[in-house]
Amino acid sequence: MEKILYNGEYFSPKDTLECGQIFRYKPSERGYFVCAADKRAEVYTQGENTVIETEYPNFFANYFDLGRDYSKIVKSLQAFPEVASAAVFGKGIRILNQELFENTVSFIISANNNIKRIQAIIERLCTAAGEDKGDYFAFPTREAMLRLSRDDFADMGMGYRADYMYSAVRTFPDVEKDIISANSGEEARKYLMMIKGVGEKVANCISLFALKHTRSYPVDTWIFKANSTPQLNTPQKVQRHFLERYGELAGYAQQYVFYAARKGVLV
DNA sequence: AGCCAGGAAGAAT
DNA sequence: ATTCTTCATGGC
Repeated sequence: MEKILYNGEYFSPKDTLECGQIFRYKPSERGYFVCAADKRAEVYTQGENTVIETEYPNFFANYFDLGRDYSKIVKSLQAFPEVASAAVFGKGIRILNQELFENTVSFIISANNNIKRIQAIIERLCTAAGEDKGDYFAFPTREAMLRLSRDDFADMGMGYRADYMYSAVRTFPDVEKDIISANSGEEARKYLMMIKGVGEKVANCISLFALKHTRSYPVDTWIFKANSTPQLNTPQKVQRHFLERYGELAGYAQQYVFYAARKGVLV
């Protein structure tokens, strides 16, 4: 088991894992266990350092986006009064580099759902179809999920999303190349939304979390409540307005606002 | 009992 | 291109 040490205040395991971008984590004695793809790490705070313990240091260094300077991002967002305090509050967030298929499946489940139940459904999915790694289960491959029926998905608690999932697993390869090779978030979203169960909001999540198009701004109920005004009275108007306003910083801004709103530290 | 949760699909307009 | 309705499930 190897250890990665990351120094400074711009990486908090709590902020990074509890800001809603990832569902496969659980508390450990020292911090958290995080599962991604078929790998696992333990992450915890030790003095001024954040420690990542894992058999896969290269994978998780990239996964936790360690090469990026988040102090610059938080500083740049101070120019926008409406997110300034949220960015400081969530300065320990790092936007994870998630795998495309896993992230797509996870956020199809997330639609019109609550985080606790999303986590439980994904856990049941991994247990049912993921490779048994001893201490945990890998996220299922697409091939493994092809062997599951609509009823299997429904039995995991997916509800009406079971039909979306059954279709999504089958059509995913038809658009995968176009999604990956798209050179803008907007273009990627166009192809993502050809997958059943992926609409505007989920496509924005995937383009941000799995494709690193930071010119994304997912508008869910929390963001809409925080951002809507008499002028910005639909999710689409909110999205357009803040994409234009924040540009390449939009995805980061959205995560700070979402996290602050959910933690109850916004007006 | 009714409303909400990181919304989307399908139909109607 | 917008607006309306319906869709499982569980917590509160």
